[in-house]
Amino acid sequence: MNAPRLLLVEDDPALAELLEFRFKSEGYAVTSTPDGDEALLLASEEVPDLVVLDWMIEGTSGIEVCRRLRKAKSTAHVPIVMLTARGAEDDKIRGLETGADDYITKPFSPRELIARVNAILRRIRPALAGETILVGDLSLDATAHKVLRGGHAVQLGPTEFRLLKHFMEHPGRVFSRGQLLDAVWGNESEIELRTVDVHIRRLRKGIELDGVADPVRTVRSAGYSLEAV
Amino acid sequence: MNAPRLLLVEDDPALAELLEFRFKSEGYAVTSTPDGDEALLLASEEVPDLVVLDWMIEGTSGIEVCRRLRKAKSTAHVPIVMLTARGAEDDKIRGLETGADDYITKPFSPRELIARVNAILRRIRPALAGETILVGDLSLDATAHKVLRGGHAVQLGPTEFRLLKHFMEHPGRVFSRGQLLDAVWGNESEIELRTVDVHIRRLRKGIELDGVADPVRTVRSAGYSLEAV
DNA sequence: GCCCAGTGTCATTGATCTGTCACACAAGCG
DNA sequence: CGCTTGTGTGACAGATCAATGACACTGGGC
Repeated sequence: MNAPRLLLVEDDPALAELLEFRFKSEGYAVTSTPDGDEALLLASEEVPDLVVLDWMIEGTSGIEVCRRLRKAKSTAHVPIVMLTARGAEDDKIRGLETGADDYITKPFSPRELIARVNAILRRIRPALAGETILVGDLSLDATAHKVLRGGHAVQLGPTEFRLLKHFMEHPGRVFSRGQLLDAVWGNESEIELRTVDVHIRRLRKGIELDGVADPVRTVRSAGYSLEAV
Repeated sequence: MNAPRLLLVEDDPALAELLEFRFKSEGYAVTSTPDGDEALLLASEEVPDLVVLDWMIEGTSGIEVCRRLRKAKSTAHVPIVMLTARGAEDDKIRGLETGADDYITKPFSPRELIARVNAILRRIRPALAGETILVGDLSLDATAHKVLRGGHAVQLGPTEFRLLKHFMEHPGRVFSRGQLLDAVWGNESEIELRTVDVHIRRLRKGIELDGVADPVRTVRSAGYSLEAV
């Protein structure tokens, strides 16, 4: 999964550097600029997933940048978090009404900013915020009911989907056939143990990829597990 | 256009009444309760569009209510704004990490709260703010009650319109027939599950376009989703 | 009244999924 | 090796599920 792209517009070099470092540690791909006009340019070149924008910056003012981002079609839906030294209520409201998604007043703690940015991205791109399970080159989105192997969508039947989901929720762990029946089929299922084998095979077939090893491991006389490659 | 439904959980009667009045003036349909347990009950009965939740309330604590709302499937995606008297950073972050979408510390101005709530709803359900939702080559204007596919106006019946609107508000997400009945028909509808199929077909027929793939995806044994192409 | 669009239900059809089996194959062990 | 035990695989029939067309019923507009 790609790291979320964050555009940071902050003209205080010390603060910019600090935030850039913290966000990079959080797994964001950060582009930083102190200048409003350059920010607009950068945003139009490669649309970021989220913009952190200081109110008082060089070049075009923060609120103007906000307005223009909203106006341009490609960036109209990019979430914006405004930073400001002012605490005046009117400014907050003006910022939010201009289209900012959140607003935070200096001095603030980087942790709070990061928590807010995470919260917004969780809303906007659920895939970025852990509603997608990642194991090796497999990605499973339970909400959208989609599975990717090495970036390509794969097609699974309902049972194979549940089976893979269960494996991905407990990567590396070995499950006996009985445990799998309980977890995937339901506790009262009176199904032949060997049926599990067949669905394991169907799952393997579904997620196979040329030249890449099969992530489903057979543990003789114990069961199966998904390799946390 | 339905008014956005807001659930207010606040145990200070004076503040609750003030906020209820202000939100109603803004066009919200407000349900208010001072009690955490009752809030959970109300939320499960009729899923609100947004929850405003005080941290310190009677019954179950605010953060616990937040966690339970996130846990329950039907309310997992409802935005939550937390109110609190505490200003401690840890609490803020804990709130945001528990799943709150925004966080505001008392004392706050009602205008700021309203601005924040509006900002969140604008992003979550653009249709509520009278904007146009775009998903793939589909465009839906809730105010004008118009739908375009690839730039051409298409004609939909009332139910198909609501169905499409719901899909476009949550692109890519898979909904079971039961969830669709709740969301599109209303919680108390005693309608045959299979009826959903028929309206899905009518919707597909309405938005079909020569040479372009059908954006409505059938997920066997799970439901339907709109492809977020 | 008559027409019409919209709606919910049903039976039918076609596709997909599922559990089981038989047999081939591999691994461990004396 | 030969035997035992456990696993992979292809085939298949029945079960399950979704798409579809038809139909009856409603309520509004004329």
